Amino acid sequence: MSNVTVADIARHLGVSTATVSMTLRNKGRISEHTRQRVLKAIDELGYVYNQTAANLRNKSSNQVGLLLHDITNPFYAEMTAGLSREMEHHDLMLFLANSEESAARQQQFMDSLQRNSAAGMVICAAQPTPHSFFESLQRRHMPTILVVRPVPDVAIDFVGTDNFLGCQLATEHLIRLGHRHIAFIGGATTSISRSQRLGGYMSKLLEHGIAVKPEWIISCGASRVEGTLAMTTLLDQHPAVTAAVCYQDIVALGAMLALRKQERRIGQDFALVGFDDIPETALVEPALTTVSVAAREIGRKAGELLLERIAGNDEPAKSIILPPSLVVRQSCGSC
Amino acid sequence: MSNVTVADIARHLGVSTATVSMTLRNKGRISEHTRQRVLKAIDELGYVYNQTAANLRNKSSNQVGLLLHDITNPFYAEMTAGLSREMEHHDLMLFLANSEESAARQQQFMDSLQRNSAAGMVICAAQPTPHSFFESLQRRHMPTILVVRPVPDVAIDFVGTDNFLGCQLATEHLIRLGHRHIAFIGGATTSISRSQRLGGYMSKLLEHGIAVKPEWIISCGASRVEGTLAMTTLLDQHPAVTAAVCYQDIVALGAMLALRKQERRIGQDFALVGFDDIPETALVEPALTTVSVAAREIGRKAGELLLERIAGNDEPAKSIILPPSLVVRQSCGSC
DNA sequence: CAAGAAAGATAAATCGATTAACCCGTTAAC
DNA sequence: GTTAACGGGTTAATCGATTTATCTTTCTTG
Repeated sequence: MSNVTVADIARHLGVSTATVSMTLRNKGRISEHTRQRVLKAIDELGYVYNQTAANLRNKSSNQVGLLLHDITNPFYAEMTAGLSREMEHHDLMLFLANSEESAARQQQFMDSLQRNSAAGMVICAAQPTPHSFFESLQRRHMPTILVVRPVPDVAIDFVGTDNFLGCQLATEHLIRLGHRHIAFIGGATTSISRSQRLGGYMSKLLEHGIAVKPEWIISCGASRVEGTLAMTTLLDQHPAVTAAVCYQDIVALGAMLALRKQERRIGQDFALVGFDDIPETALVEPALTTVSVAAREIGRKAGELLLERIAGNDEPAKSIILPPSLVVRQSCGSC
Repeated sequence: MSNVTVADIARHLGVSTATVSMTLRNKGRISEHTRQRVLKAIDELGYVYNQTAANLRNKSSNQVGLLLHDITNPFYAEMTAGLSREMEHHDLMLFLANSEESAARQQQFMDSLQRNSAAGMVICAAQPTPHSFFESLQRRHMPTILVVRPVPDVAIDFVGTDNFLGCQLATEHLIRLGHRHIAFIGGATTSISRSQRLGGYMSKLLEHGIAVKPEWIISCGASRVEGTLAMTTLLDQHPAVTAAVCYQDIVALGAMLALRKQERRIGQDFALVGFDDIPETALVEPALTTVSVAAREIGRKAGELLLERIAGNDEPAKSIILPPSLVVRQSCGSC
């Protein structure tokens, strides 16, 4: 119970607490002899540094928060691993919270972070997040990095991927393979990422003189089931479609089920491209061609940027957009 | 920068800090009139409670740690979500660390938790963890819950699943379907969970008078690739085998690839059972029959138990073993 | 009406580490 | 021989919230 404190060490050696503290932090002037005695005593008495006390005194903190909307999504789990690693390298503790798309839980976590005087945070906001939330973020003096899901009209650092380019790659790939009837499936209509990806898709169609058919653009939630439903609807109503760009791998995986049920051979009768490159895309039959966005790298970069901000870098907010790349597998029959 | 403190509130109202603090904590005797004035001032001045200061004074903490060896494993991501939720309900902050099976990183996190005086922790230890680590855990006065991976000869609370029973269910299922040549694939030979699962497998064979063939028991790491390799080896050397119990879903998914390459139809020529029930098992073709261990529930229970311990419950260490259940899908051809 | 009880509020110590401002010998410099 | 510089330490205030002991008032009650 009764923990050893600097005062205990000091008393034990007959020196002042200042001497002990300065030894600990390598500050001020301490003779080598005293230094050794202090270190020895620390070891012998089993002293454990109390960050809480130090943080209070210094008005500092070694803790940052990570707010996600779904940690069970492999993409975010991967990103979390990247961030976690980066934080560890710098001796920062990482608070985790899973909003599960609830704005209320998100707000609650934010408040907790404030109360615990976190040094900063990384956040991928829940889908129905009021704009006021971001405004209040800016007002608070806590360094914040947005990830993956961009937010418009807000001067906060962002790390994500180039959605537009990613979908251009996917679409271009399908067009090169000869497809002209290409659908776009997935994403919430309110999502910015979706409009960016959709933009990439449409721009490529346009570039190749292919008309954009709004009825071939279907929105749906981020789950396999919804992907299946969306694809079923599409096949029913527009059998002419021969390929689809999916907003997410998860949706693509669901769509595969629908295709199979309708006896459309994926890679032969129908070409499918996903987005995210989550591990299972490599495993399904046929393996899914997808746009890779380096989740771990997003986490790492976000951590790096956050550290800079915590260190005091106050340049204007910037966006770090990591380049996506197309991972060609079998779902388009190209190989 | 300069944050509002209880002293500021007190000064602003011409009362003492004690009054403000007591209002905040609903302690002592404060008149309704004063209470209202304090609350109003708190709101007006934008006061933010400083947990750090309170924790220091109270020698308490509202922070707990979660140490995993692989957050990107869907099973653990799911468990994390369960724990995170439970912690949130009780206003505890969750520190996350990902050891990636490194004992060094694990130790480092432990030390950080101590320095930050965490109230407790949940840990799924890295595979090569020295026994001394657990002994030191016991010496520290920090409530600790082990999850998923059991550790022998250590009096620390544990929450996990019944590995033995789980594999009995899987094996029984295969035997019922008429299989007699059943292999066991996966797991590290040093793993306790594995020996438990293996025990379930062997006990069922024995019960049905089927000889245990050591050469049909193959160990491998927790990845798809290793699963593929293991199954390939097995098929090459022992073509008589018609079914396999896999140590993990991930390994089973890898094994499916090998089966497909060898033109063995899963569910017809070969039956496969996994363990964990991660989301993708429902999606692959054919869907994988597997043992479900309710990852989220393990996280929730671990959180519940941890809270009890933090609250002071000092009963002897106990183990909470959640019952697994068999989720029958198509990979054994039973339906 | 006096004495005791209860209500409402406060002063000051406390948690543990940090650090600015000092202090006191020694030694170097002019 | 006086001053300045410096090495090695110490004192005490500080961070912000909490709480115990204490002090007034005000209210009961015999």
